[in-house]
Amino acid sequence: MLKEKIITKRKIKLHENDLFSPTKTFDCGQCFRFEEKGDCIEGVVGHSLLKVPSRDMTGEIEYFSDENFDGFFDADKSYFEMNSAFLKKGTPAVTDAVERGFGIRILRQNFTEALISFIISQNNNIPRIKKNIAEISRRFGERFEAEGKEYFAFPTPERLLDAGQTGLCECKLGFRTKYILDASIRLISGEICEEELQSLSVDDAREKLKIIKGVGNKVADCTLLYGLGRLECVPVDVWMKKIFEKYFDETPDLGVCGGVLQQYLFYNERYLKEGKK
DNA sequence: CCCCAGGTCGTCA
DNA sequence: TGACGACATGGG
Repeated sequence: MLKEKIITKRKIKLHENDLFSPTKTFDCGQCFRFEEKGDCIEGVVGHSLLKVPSRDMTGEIEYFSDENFDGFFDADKSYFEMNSAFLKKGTPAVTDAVERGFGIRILRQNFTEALISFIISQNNNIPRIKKNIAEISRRFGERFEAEGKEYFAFPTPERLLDAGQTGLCECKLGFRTKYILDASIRLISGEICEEELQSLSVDDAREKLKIIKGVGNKVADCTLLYGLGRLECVPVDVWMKKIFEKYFDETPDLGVCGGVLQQYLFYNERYLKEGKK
């Protein structure tokens, strides 16, 4: 029997002066399951549809869902205060990035979904990453309905392992298939466990995640930052390498909330390149 | 047919 | 340690 899902309008208070920009937040490369639909951005989180009006919001976040997602938006942190700390670093590159990126929030995503998604992201481009993730969800995720349409949760490790080589290869995951299976096995056995990782230092947690085949520093740091809320993690990909070379004399230490600043720098650089809003 | 994409692995000095 | 090609797939 299906439980009726009632989509209701919800609001979360942010710190005074805090800004939330849905367009920036959902298009800055941290998540892959959200799309603009009319005047909202919508996507699946857990087993729910989440809709957010596209307009920027100050002091609060308004969204539509059958579930409470206050934690997802990282609402209790003051990004305004973080930005003040970043601006004290004073370099022009940091100032530009903070001004351009203000409104981005690091989403507190599901751990398994973040891990598998960023395994898929390696040597891949964003449109295709989104396609791959949509396809494994459609084929192996739990189906649910919202507002008369069907949606799919992100698949569990059990379902991914069931899918096997054959099922996953049909999703055009290529060489990443074996990595996803390895991750699934270690998640199911408990060798890799969210609670344990949370109790470890970032360095120990990173090394633990790197036990998984196909997980190196970058995927591990993305998992820690987006899937475990470790804001001090700074994933360094080809973009960040270029940014460091272009704007800094030596590899900078971005500080305790370096992951946020990294996101601003990444967003700003993509903005400059693609000339998008 | 080339190159590249939010990397990582295996191999060889 | 560090350099270097391979890896699946699809778009430009």
